[in-house]
Amino acid sequence: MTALPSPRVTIKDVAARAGVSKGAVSLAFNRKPGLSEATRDRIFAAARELGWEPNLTARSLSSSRVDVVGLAICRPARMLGLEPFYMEFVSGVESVLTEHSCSLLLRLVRHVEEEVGLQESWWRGRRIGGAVLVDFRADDPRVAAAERLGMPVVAVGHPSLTGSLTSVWTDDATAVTEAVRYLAALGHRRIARVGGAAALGHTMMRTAAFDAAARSLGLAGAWQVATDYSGEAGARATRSMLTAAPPDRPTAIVYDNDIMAVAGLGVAAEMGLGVPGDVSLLAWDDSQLCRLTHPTLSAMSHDVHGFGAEAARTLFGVITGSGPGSHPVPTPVLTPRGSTAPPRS
Amino acid sequence: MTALPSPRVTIKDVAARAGVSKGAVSLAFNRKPGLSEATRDRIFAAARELGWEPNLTARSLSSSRVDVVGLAICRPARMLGLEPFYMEFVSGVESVLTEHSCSLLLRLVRHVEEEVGLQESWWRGRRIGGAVLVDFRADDPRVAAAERLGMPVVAVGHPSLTGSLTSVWTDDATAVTEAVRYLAALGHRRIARVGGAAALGHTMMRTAAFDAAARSLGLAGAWQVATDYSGEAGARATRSMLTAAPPDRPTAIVYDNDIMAVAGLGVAAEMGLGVPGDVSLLAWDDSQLCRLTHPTLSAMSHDVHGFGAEAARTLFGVITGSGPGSHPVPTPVLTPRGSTAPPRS
DNA sequence: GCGCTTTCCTCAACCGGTAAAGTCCGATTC
DNA sequence: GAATCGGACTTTACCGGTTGAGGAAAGCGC
Repeated sequence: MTALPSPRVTIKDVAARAGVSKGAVSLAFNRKPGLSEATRDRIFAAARELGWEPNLTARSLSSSRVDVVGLAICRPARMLGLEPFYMEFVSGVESVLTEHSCSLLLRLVRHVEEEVGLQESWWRGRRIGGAVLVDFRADDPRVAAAERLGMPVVAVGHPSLTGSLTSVWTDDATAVTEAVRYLAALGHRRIARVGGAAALGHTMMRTAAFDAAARSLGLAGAWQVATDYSGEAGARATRSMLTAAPPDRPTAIVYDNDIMAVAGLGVAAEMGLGVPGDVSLLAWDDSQLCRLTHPTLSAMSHDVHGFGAEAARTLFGVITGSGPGSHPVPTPVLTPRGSTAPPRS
Repeated sequence: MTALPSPRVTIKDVAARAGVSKGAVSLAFNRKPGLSEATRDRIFAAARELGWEPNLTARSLSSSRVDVVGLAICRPARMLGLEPFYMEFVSGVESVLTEHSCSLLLRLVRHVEEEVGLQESWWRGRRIGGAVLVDFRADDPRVAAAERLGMPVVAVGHPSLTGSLTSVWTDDATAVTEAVRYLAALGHRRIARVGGAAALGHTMMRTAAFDAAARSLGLAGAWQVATDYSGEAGARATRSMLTAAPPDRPTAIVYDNDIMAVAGLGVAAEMGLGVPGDVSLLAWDDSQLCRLTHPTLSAMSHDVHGFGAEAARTLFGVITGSGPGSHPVPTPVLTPRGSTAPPRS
């Protein structure tokens, strides 16, 4: 396609065609008062005839408001594709942005440091009007960076991690506790957990909550490991747990995402262990994947799409200076399916 | 966070601090000749001290070049999260964009019509400098739209679908043929296929290729159905295929993505059929998911990340007016794993 | 010492909008 | 009949860069 530089039509052309000034066209297109119905119509007609739409670059330069929101995701590409969480989250964010005719600038980064640099550069370069920050870790450098820049931001993470930033989060501690209580109520005494990335704040909170719940229920061995969230890591972790001799072997395993639970299911099958007969598995997030396996996977279920939407709504609140401020979204709830049952003996 | 409107530093401040004119600063930051080493250094030092980065909005307004690329994806949110393909593709696109300090504008849309409107609006509004178009269908309206707008575009799809647009594609027909030949070579005579969305061009091509391959091999019943790519649809399709009485029941099923193959695996287990003993399953795309199940899934495997990267590279070629033009990327190759074997009897 | 390049940098006109101040005019008000 | 007012636009000054046309100073050949 030869990109012939078609004589691009501008506001001036529209103004000329409608027989008015640029200013009038601007007023019309921003739905501001001060124009007669007739003129407004004439302007719109002229614009339609010329196929004109306001140049958003020029608009945001002069009005110094940017209708783009940034989101940087920091996980290896391999893992991302498999993590239903992100795409669903992104689609939730999108759904709200679209309502405000706002767009999402997406970037995959390798480290938090890279993300800090990117966000700063986006903001300094006036490319975004705000950002959604995800995957907080302890002492996350993005907290200070966002404050220093004065950039409107919504932090997806527990307030204990996100400092003064407006945040939106799920109550993971409560959810973990519910998961453990449920398995204990089924009769499990040896419950293990295959966690996510150790550096992430919500992993740390889940780990602590798991320990606390196990202790308070007097459970013998609360065995936890951290992974990188990948299916392979989940498989490895499961394999090492299930190769323990029966008295030590966990009879139930909680996973930090769906993929690892699916991998765990594969490992159990590979080892000839029945699910849920020999071992119960409990997934986390509850994407459609949990309903596709056999047995289907019980899961801690939450509305990830809605989570993303709520994050976006909150960000708009921050940008406009109104809005709800920090708040939790609904806690994941237990959705029992075919992979959890009382232990055999 | 109170977004106090920090007195934003501009090129003028930097110029003043370095004791030069705006123009000099511009030259320095665009690495253009005409400045002494010393002055250049002074300018960079001043910029660093003030924490200034050029306002990209202003830059793209005056230079009328936009370093943002658009990508609209048209699938229901539910499905997207589960489709490893997209995230991997996006991450491939990203990897190349990043090299060119370019960003990706992402949007999820519901219909092609919505996408046409969106792309047009993005382009007219000077928000993007080009776009990656995916999921072509027959007589896709985006072909005409892109031509009409003169928008630089790379079409991800077979040239028979993408008209005059520069395109990048995988040779699905050959891959399908290889899949069928492989299964036939194992001894399968009743091979079925669970396809993707019927409206999509590549689905149509795969369907035709599947028919042709089966015919040329003299296979009895080449049973194919179209789905919406969701795991649930894959499960339904598989269930209806496997409930056929043994002489009619397929002994091998080819899927159009990984998720449906996983779902198929679940259905087989649910029906008490062994994989690959009673039925062989062959997935498509080969995300990590295929190695997590038990048995592991044989798949038509390709480098989706690389596919995305190649699409992005080609788009840059179109934008700069140079570059390779339309070309295929490597054909998916068969990767046998645990889910395919000769039929039992 | 004079013209002629080169090198390095300034100036001012854009890019395509927005927004605040200004103009014009017919309708009220006193 | 002058003063006031509000509606409907127009003018004009930006927004923060880029860009091409100069211009001053230094270097060079003769």
